[in-house]
Amino acid sequence: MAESTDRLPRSFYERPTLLVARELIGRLLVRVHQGRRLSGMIVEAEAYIGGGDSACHASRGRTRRNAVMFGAPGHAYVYFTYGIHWMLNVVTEREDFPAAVLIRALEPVEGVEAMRERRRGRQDRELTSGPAKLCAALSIDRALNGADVVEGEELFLESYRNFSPAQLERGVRVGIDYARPRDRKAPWRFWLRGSPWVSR
DNA sequence: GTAAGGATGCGCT
DNA sequence: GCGCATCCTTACG
Repeated sequence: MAESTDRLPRSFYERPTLLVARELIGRLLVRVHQGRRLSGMIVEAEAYIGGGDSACHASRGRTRRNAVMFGAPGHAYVYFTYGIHWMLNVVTEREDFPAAVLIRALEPVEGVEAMRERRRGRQDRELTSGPAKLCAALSIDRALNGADVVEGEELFLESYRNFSPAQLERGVRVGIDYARPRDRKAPWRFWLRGSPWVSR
């Protein structure tokens, strides 16, 4: 399969969030840390779309925490939760419309040794098969909140691989029991069919 | 100022 | 499968 190292342009993110979430599957997430590349192919992602989506952090308006989601597309929204975990999203759509895609799982590609180091004691399968696991493996935390993934040099995305619609699966989002039934049922999670790196 | 809860992961049963 | 870790953010007073 052909691979590409082209970085995704701003226009990739400035589109409907569901489209971006689906097309993020197969892209390479690259983290440059201590002078070396740590990367993984995105195999699972979820869309969080606007103030009307009760599962989206922006549903209760703009706060200091979620402000990045209200900004320009192509930026990282990194937040802390459960007292322990960091999560990575990429901001989508136009400025002032709060939406983002949560990166839920990666297939490790570059820097696997460094990931094992940071995830000591875990099986390879556990390196990046969850939104908080991948942040730990790639050394992603609040320092990267607001980072520009189009122009920046610490965190960015490359085209990498393309999959056909038949290779993708779609279903409900994970961990949003607090949301309204209608939003809980929305099939806004996408993943690569059969990938052992998908979460859960 | 204070309390409640979270877009999860881990370890133990 | 279940409980807990652990602290940031928010909401309310």
